[in-house]
Amino acid sequence: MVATTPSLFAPETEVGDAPAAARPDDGRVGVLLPLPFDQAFDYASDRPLAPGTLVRVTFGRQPRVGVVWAGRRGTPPPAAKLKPVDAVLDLPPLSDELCRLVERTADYTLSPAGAVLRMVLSCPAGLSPPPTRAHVVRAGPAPDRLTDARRRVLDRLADGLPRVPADLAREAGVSDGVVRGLVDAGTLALEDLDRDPPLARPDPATPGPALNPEQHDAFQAIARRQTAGGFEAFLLEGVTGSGKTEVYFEAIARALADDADAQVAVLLPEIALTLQWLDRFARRFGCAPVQWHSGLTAAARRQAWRGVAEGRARVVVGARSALFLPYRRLKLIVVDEEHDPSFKQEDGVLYHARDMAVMRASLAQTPVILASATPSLESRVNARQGRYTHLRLTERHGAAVLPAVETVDMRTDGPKPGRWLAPALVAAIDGALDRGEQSLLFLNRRGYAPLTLCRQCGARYECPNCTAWLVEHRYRGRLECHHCGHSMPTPDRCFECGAEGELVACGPGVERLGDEVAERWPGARAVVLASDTLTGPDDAARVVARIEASQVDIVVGTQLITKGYHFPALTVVGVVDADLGLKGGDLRAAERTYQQLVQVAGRAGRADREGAVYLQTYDPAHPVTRALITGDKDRFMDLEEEARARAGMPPFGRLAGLVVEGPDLAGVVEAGRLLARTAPRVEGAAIYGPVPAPLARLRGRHRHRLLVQTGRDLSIQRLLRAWIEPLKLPPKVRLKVDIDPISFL
DNA sequence: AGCACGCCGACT
DNA sequence: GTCGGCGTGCTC
Repeated sequence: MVATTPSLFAPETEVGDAPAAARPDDGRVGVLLPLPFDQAFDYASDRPLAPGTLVRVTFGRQPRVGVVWAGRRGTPPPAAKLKPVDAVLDLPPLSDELCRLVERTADYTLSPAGAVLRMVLSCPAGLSPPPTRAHVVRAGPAPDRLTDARRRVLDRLADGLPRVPADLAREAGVSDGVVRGLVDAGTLALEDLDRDPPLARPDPATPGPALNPEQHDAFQAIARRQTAGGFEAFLLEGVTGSGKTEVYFEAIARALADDADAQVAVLLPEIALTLQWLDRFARRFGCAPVQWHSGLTAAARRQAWRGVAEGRARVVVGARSALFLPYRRLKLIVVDEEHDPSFKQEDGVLYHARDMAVMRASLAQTPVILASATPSLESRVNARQGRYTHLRLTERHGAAVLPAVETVDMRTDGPKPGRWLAPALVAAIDGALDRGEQSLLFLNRRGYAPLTLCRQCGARYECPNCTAWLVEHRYRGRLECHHCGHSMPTPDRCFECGAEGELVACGPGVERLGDEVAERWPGARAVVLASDTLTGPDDAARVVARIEASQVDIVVGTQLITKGYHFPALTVVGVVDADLGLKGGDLRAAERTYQQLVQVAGRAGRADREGAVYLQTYDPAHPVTRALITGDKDRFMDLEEEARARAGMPPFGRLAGLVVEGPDLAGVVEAGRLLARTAPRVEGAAIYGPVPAPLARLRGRHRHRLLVQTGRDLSIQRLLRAWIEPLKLPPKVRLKVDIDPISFL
């Protein structure tokens, strides 16, 4: 057990006990609550409380934690209605920068400020003082009867670190009776101290790897801003293996070295936060960073949140929600894989963590680094227009060269029906097996088959709650909906006509590819990697370790394998369905597919061996495929950019998606008509729809969509607020507004 | 978000 | 006669 410091802040105080203080604002304070209200509520306080102060109040009959808020006060209620602030929390106030971020995010996303605040106060357990445990400390002179056992106990405690009695007895090699005896004698005492061990402090002093000239220049540009202070956004663009991570690690080290209290936030797409990344961090900084993601245990979550709030957590790495943690002294934000669509939150407050990260950095007056091998079109445009500083890394580390990319025309050179791997790809895998190298097959589709139908009557298995087919998962023997979680055992007779043994699986998923691999290469060691074939992070780490140790010959996986890993012996990559991502048809389909394929291709030939990538496609002439073959990224993105500019699409125009949803179709249709009828007729704004959403039913609710498009010079939020706020929707119909939509389902 | 209040249908 | 459905309104 490690010694813990006493709380840095005064214990929770009853406000009533405080000495009578000046009463600015008539003894009231505004308190914003983590509930879906946009306004602060007034509470009585007999001492002034600074904005950002965390307080306990009673709201309705519920005890709540809220934040003293300067703005968003409605018409003041009569003093008689006020309840008192019950207590002030034992935590430092939220920074002004964070309070402003909450307001800006609320305004930008058209969400209530309280809903955004809820993301900040996302850890109820972290708000209370941490649990304590009795620790033994030295309290008085040595006892008269100093036995050998007693001496050993006192020797252990000579370092002054408090210990839990059982640990102390074990360390001293005595029974706990001896410790108890010393407590009774008054030599030792028991004291309740924090149960949580202190957070490790990353050491910026250990020198990092030598940077090549490009990396050095990129780091210097960031370091100049760190020295000068203030906000600057950097777009750090570098091909896979060019060492972006080392560059931002140097910037992190600089931030920590310059300021003993500095905090750094690193945002990664959830599935890119791997053991490999954490290992790299630990090698550079001598300890693990504080992690923040959905998979944390309650205790780890509480320790992380409180550590951030008290300023003890130095470097936090996490998924998008780590952006809204209550850092006290944020000095640098890093968004790695900045192009990744998973930075967009798709429920609750619909924010884009990359964009809000830039906003937070500008409010906190700190640098922000957006890193990617395939920057988003938005960031490219921001860089070219001078809002971001563009830093480029073009050299690949060591001898590694970018892999050769070939297409396989599935119309002429495809496999036999019922098979999914074309002869050219099979031959390449044969070659890799002969040379003792690894192959990877990428198919972004979980399960065995995406559709099951009856050969006899044509009936298809559809989700009862959603407009979607049930996906067969053969390992589990079930049909599952990937949208709502509905699941049933795979039946052996048709639900429609009762025919037995007539159900056929249509199309491939990764499980089915795994079967084909096992059939073709019975001697090869293969593994299927998808979010549902792994039991958890530990399982993932085990599988990855086996792949790294060349105990696997063929890896079959979903997009899980495209992020955060690199496998040194991998030389052949097969993209089983390169057209898959293009089918959605939304405005980013080509860009997203391109980025994903570049990421997959980047897995090949990382060490000293040259790699080859095979793209199986029915449309070899598609610009995405062509760009991959020629490797001319800039030209492809330039064309995308031109097309978006012509169509007035983001980032050259602004978009908002409106979804009306409800349990019955009639209400939803009516709501859609109401929106269309009341739509503002404004120069420079266009409104499309309503139409049934691609996912016309989701979790049993009907959904219709509208799309609002405006020019860049128009406030789309202002237009939407004026339109929507006065509307009275039919009962049970909800309207969701998505500013800058990424998903169009 | 919760919770109370209130107004209409099927039950001990 | 009451229990209970959820529509409406309020919470400082």
